[in-house]
Amino acid sequence: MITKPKGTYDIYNEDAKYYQYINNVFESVASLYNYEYIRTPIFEDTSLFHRTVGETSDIVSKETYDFKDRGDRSITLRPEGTAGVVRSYIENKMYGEINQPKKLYYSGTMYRYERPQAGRYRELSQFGVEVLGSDSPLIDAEVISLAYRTLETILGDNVTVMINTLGDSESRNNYREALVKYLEPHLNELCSDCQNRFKTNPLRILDCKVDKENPILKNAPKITDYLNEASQKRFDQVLDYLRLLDVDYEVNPSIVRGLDYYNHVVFEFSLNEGVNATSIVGAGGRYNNLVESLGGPSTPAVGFACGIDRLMLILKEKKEIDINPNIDVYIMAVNEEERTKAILLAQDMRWSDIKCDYDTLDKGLKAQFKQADRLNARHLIILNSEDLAKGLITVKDNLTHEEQKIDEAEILDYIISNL
RNA sequence: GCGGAAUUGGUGAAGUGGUUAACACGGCAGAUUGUGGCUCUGUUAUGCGUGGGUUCGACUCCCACAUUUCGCCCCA
Repeated sequence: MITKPKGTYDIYNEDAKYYQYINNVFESVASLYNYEYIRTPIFEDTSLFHRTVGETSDIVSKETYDFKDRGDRSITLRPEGTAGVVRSYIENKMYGEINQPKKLYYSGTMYRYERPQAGRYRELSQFGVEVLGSDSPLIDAEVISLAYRTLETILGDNVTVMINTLGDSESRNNYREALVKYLEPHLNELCSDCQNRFKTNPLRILDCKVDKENPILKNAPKITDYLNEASQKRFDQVLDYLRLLDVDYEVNPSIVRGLDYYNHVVFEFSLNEGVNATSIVGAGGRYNNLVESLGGPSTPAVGFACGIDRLMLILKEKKEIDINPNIDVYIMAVNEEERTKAILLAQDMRWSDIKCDYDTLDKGLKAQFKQADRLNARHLIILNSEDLAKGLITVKDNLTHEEQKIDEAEILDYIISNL
């Protein structure tokens, strides 16, 4: 038997309902905020991701799906959504369009060559937005509140925005220097992972789980001490707007995110009641330098992405949406004449917005009744050759258990008025 | 990439180196000769993740691999 590739899974039955529910909520919220749908390729030129993410990180060195196509082109399956959207923005010269800023949303699958765990797959689904062309704190607040309201709708009042600022490039670089200088003499007092991080990404040491209680980290210099006035002011403004919009947030200086292209506001969406160790369901931030570094005009931008797979797991535990099957009408027919009538009747009903079904497995009448129960059919239509000859159709209301014969011409009206 | 655990029918699962793999749910058929949801009866894995090995004999022991899962790394 051929089995699914490692780290993938099939979405069907109840999972499909959860998946569609999450996507529907997000799409309708994004639309209300006047964001437009964008779909970019699932695979892109390898260098797109290498340039956005940085050559040295683990992400590029071992966590992407890279391959050569038949034309010997170097291709990478997208590991995240931002790079493709930014590439499209530049390539299609969206910065020249009349409507600015460009407010875009997407939803789709991403690919990461990781060791799978619960809620963490090699093929994963994310939804997210990117806003290009505005540096305003208004947009920062809008993006955060859009995500927050979406998650609130899906998960209930269980989400907090963990937020921090990295300041502008000047602030960030000053802070980084100060942090490195402070940590260097204490290096051997940190865990071995942190000693590696010191070389690759010192800011991430602040986010270490092992050294969380270490006084060395607790006394480390804070980004807030290195923000220049303009950076501090715009961060305060974002927070003001969030309060105004009633978004539940918490400033957390250890939020630094992995990538270099972030500046100013960065944030994560965290569950108040953790389901397991991984309580972060989404993240994002401002990336004012990315468009330019990919060859576009200098363009400020901000965005977020949320992991749908993890949301599905949480929703399933809470069992908040109705996943029981149900149909309006189940049509029963046994002989050839009745079955022919059944498919015609079904077509008429379906195109009158009546959800209906009938047996196609040549089952007996008893089995058809059982099937109708399984499907939670509201009405049963029991076709009968004798009645058909008189132009009558037997309908049984499955709530009242009343059965009656209706004139064939009135059957649609009867069903519609009794749903 | 590193370490731990798991893998028995459609589902939930018991099980022992010895010959026919419990039990339950579900499915199918019948009792009820074309009106179900209750009840009763019958039936439902030539096979115990895959491939090797040990043995007179393995689902049961050993090895490898695959997948799942928990943690580390990483998290765009």
